[in-house]
Amino acid sequence: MTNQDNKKRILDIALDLFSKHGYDAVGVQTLCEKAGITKPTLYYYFKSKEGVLKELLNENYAKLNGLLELNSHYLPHPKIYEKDAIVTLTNVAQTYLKFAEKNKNFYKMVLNATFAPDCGTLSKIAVEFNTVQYTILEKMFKSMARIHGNMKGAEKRLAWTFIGLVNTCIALKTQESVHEFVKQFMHGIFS
Amino acid sequence: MTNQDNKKRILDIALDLFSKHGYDAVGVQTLCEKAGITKPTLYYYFKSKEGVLKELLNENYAKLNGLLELNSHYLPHPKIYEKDAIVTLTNVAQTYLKFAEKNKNFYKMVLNATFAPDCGTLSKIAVEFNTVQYTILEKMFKSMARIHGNMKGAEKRLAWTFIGLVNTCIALKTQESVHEFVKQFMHGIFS
DNA sequence: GACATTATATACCGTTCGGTATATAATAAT
DNA sequence: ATTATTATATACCGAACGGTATATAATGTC
Repeated sequence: MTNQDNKKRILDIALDLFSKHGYDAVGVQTLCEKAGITKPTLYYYFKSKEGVLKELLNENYAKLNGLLELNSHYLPHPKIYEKDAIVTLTNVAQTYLKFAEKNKNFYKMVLNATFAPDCGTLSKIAVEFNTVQYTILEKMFKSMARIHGNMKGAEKRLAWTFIGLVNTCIALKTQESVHEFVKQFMHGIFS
Repeated sequence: MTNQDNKKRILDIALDLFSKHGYDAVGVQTLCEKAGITKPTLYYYFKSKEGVLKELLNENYAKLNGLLELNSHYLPHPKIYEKDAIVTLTNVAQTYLKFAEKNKNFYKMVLNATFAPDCGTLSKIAVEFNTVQYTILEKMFKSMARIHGNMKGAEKRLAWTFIGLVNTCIALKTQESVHEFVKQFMHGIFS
């Protein structure tokens, strides 16, 4: 038989509802009705409501963190010192923005999860995925600090403020280009 | 009789539980047990569970936004051009940090609310309060842009990225001083 | 002391919660 | 054709949900 259509639909609807109303606010019953199935069907594919959330996050975070891993490699270019960093940073920022654009509902959940209550279900599952992201970015800034000595020691702050900036950029949905944000990040508010 | 002790206690416990587990994840029953009262007592002081949340947010956001209103006045000082802005910004950043330190649980809710699902209860109540904050900061940057012309047109971006930076600073709880963050905001990552 | 008001508890409401025991279709393998 | 496996539904579980009808203390007012 191998009809995975229903499983796929459950995940799709769950992403939509969880991102709009929050994980706790969505009941299994509602989820099933919107997906056009009954509860036993859901519990056939997932072992619990939390299982649905876990698979949802696993699937999508894998995509995002995979893209980041690919696009965060810093290549030092001593001849254009102070200009090689902005290339990498813009690249990473654009990776985020494109992904967020293509996966709006999921990225809403990412942002939500980042600032969710510590003891909440969402937070507990998402923490490790978000940690991976910070690790990737910190690694990138550590590479940069080897060339740009004035960054040394500030890698953690840079990773955090950079992702903060990117998320602000995503939340704002402004007309301004990513480049304006990255420029501000690199050269300050008088740039 | 006028015993407002229980009302106060309900609000205190609610802040603690909501910030730790999330509004939806906390039942009225649990809330009452932890507060050492029964449900009718809660419903004597508040008309609903949502009413508790509303009063909680009203009370605390009023404090925060009041402090911001007081501490965000930019005084141009042409003689030390490019140095008067950092004073105001550091002042605002420190206002946030002190408040967040003194009201840890509430500020957790602020951060949570900022990125909460649009259709969620928390988001719907908190939006207007957060809008007030952005308005205050935007006004501040507009004052600055009158003196520092290169800021003109970027006020909105500046307000958002600044509050983003402050929240990152709060979330990080780093050893580094606020000043490092504000310096980075002003002069970029090579500063 | 009588009476209204304030503040609290017992016991309960219907509804929804996450989850399941059981039955039955539909397909795949033999 | 028979049997195992996959995929679905009906009907139900006890517990928790948000909220309330009703009774009763405690206090302030006259």
